[in-house]
Amino acid sequence: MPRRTQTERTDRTTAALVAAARELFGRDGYAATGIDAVAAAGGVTKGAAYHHFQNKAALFRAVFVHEQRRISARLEQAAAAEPDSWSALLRGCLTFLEHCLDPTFRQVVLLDGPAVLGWETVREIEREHTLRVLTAGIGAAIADGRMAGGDPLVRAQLMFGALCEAGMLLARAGDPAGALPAVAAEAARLLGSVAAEPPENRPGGPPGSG
Amino acid sequence: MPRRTQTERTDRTTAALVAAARELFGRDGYAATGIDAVAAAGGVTKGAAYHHFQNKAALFRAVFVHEQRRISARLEQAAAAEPDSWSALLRGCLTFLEHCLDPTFRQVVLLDGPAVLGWETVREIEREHTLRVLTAGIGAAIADGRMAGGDPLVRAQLMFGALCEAGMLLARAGDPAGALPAVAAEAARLLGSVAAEPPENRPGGPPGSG
DNA sequence: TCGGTTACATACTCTCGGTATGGAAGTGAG
DNA sequence: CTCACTTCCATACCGAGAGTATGTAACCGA
Repeated sequence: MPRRTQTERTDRTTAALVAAARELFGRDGYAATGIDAVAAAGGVTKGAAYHHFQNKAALFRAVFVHEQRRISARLEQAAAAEPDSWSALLRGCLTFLEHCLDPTFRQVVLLDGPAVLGWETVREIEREHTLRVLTAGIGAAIADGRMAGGDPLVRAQLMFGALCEAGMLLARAGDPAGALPAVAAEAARLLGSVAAEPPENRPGGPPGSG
Repeated sequence: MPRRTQTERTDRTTAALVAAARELFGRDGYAATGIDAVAAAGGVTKGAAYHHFQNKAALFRAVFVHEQRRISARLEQAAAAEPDSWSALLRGCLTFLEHCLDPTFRQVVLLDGPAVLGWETVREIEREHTLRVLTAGIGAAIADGRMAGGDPLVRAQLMFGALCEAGMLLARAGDPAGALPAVAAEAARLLGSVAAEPPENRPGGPPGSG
């Protein structure tokens, strides 16, 4: 065992714990997963877990934030590859739906998150990640005149709720990959309805108008 | 103690348990509420609770179904008072948002429900209550040509997700009653975007076009 | 009235979140 | 290097609460 610095020890242990927690929380759910099991999967014991995390919910919160970082990074990357604000928005929604095919994401973020952390905390975290990206996209679309005016954050939040439902719906479908276009089309319709009117033939303009 | 029939005993006890569970689950959340506390609040003991319900989740499920019946009945009543399918739909959405001001409803149905019962079970129950009413409303609007064609159930589910978010958003606002119109307007925009196009000046037609 | 079933209370077990304590690993000053 | 000090982590323990076993009282059907 080579000599390790304290921060290295802490980083390794917490990383192992979060990784193990992500695995178990994501597979079995928060309630059905014990701290002992997480610690064992991470190669340590309960003592280590409670040294680095105040309680079970705090460990879960770390996993939740981890998931938020993953999805928001993926969304930003997908949106950045698009030529204009509107297609970036559509692309982001599609990417979100695809991401919902990950069972761990669904269990941790969509199912357990609100119940364990509370709605307030969940949205506070999401406002710095997923919701931030979505709000920026909607704000850009509004600024470009591609979408009707309004509060971007409120609109993002409603859209986010619809997307979460769509993602769950998709994931439970018999053939998720096959069902994606249909569900995505319905989601795009929702976006299209708040598109700027009149729906002229703007280049790259909102769909659903023809 | 007058002589009671068995079904009467059962009905009274289960009703008392469900009422107490609704109170405590709604106030403190599922995880923070013990079976003993529920039983005591219902005037019985744990033995009675486990005699009538297989486990804690089954008791919660009864509360969840109870809430579903309440909201769906209220929605149907509100929609029935409207003259046409489109205004009935709008009225229903507004009524749903108002209903979200009830903390018990939010805690049981929106926060704990999915985590405790699982998404599958929750949506299965809702398909027979809230989602059924919403789907019928959307189906009627489509049939009346007030809304673009599509799968009513899928559209209802997305709309439902957006409404749940809107309801939480509303409830956490400083002045919920005051914020209701703004949030409701944004929700109506979402509906308006899937409205039938072209948006001619149909009598009682969809808003958001002016 | 009486055997059998249902409704409920009491007493118990056992899992699991959280704490207390002891020791090993790292740190910083002299 | 060394030695007091802090940080990291393991082991042993505690208490709360979900679920069970068992006993008893209330109902039911004959």
